[in-house]
Amino acid sequence: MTETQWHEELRAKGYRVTPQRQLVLEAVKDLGHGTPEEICAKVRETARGVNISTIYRTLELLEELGMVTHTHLSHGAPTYHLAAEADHVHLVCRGCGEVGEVRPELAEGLIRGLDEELGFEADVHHLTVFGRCSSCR
Amino acid sequence: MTETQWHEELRAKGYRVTPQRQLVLEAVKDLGHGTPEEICAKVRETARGVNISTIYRTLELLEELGMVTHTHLSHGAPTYHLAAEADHVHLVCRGCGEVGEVRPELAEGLIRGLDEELGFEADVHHLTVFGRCSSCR
DNA sequence: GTTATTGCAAACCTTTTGCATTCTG
DNA sequence: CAGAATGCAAAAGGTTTGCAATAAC
Repeated sequence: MTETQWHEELRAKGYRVTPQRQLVLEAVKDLGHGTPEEICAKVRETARGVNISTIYRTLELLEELGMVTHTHLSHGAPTYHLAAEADHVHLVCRGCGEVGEVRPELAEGLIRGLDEELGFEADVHHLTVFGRCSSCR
Repeated sequence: MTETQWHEELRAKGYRVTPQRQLVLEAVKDLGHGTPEEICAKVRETARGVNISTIYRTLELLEELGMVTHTHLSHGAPTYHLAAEADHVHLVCRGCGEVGEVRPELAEGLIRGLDEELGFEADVHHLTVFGRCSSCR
């Protein structure tokens, strides 16, 4: 999605293009993965005054527009990332806390099984697997 | 694990067997799935005075002992369940919020793939798949 | 009797909300 | 200019902590 495209999509739905919204999207893009707090910090590198509540409201909006998604990689805070780059499965090591990614094909069997057996349409983008990485087991 | 067994395990580690601890474990068992708040409510059906902080401390202890585990099924509160009965994959429907379970064999391909390709030892007990159930898609 | 555990209250952290002000279209 | 979006402050969850009183062993 180009910059112009999502500006138009915002306007088409009666939303407005603001510097804050552009900065939040930029921050998510740059960080790859980020909690609201981390995204806020990143945004503030460029624009000092931005409030954390704006970050929350913007993430909610971007998620509604389908531009970002989130998963729960750890105990507290959700982690946001670009929906376009979400085509992977998250791995979280309970030993070192390291977060990794793998190609989604590995989950194909699970996805197909859920669909065939239960008619459940699984969302790979939100799939997070907890366990222990090779160095920690 | 029998009742006597875990009482002995508690004592062996210098912990004490208290009515509150027994009630929390009972509540988790009865509820199947439960947030700390729900578990607290269940416990209070039997013993009125039990404090929420005791629930949190007890869940932490039971988790350390390997008797319960938790996952994040939704935004806010974590969900606890018996580790012994955790042999299933959680399903969460983003349409109706319904929480389901399926046999873990469906995830076998994924588990094996992660192991063979990355040496990552996945924990099926914490696997939660988000998506849409048959009635909501 | 010793000391782990509890209840209570207050602190803490993250997220949400109400409202006056500011800025986009 | 109309009204959407922001910043601010306060409220609202959910969770943790310090401490005196209580209860397990």
